[in-house]
Amino acid sequence: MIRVSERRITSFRNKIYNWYLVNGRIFPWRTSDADTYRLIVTEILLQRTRAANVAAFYDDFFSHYPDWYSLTNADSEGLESFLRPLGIWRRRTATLVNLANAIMEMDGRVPHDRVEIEKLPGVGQYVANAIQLLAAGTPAPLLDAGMARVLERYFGPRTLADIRYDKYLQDLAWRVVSCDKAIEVNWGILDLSAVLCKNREPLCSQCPLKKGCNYYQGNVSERLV
DNA sequence: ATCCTGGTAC
DNA sequence: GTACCTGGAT
Repeated sequence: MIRVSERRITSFRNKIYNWYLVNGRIFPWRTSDADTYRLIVTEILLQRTRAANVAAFYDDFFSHYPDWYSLTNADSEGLESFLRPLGIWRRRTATLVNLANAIMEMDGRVPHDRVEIEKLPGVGQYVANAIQLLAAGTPAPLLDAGMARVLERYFGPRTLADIRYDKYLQDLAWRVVSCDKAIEVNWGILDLSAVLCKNREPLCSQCPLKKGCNYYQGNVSERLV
């Protein structure tokens, strides 16, 4: 397993944070007035889905389905047709209704305990981390494919195929975001992954992290050979 | 470790 | 037609 020094983590985090302050994307769910309901539902809408597509959809969705109760009462076909433009609409409909039922059975309160949160239907490691970060305000990584790509390019590749079980990547992500600007650092990494550190044709020349980046340095040396 | 699920960008 | 997008369930 690759060892990463604390100095390198701090340098990476600071560059991400400074880049985010200027270049961070604006999304409706990043405003502070979003309640826990919107926060959790938004994370489910974002699964395997581009953020820009969810943004175009956001206001309309929450005006039709403003709270957990409205989802438990929702007409299933109506909800499905509503979610169809986003993709994965059958699965997402079932997940939202099951989750709403589970939370309404708990008097509409989302559990406080991390283990209990992850037992909720449709809530896995990623959404549980999002709740911990955005609802509870405790640092946790939004470690999706995008963050994994940024971390791996900068620090070095993981060994396991599945992000969620790769200890190196998990440890790295937790170390990077464990600071008093955890939300901004998380969003900064996700934004960088979508805007510059794209899967295909990354825009390394514009990247504030290229100086310390394994991927960029590797490409530079290849060109020189 | 593998399956599922669908719109979108390329 | 392929790979990707703020993964969860088994």
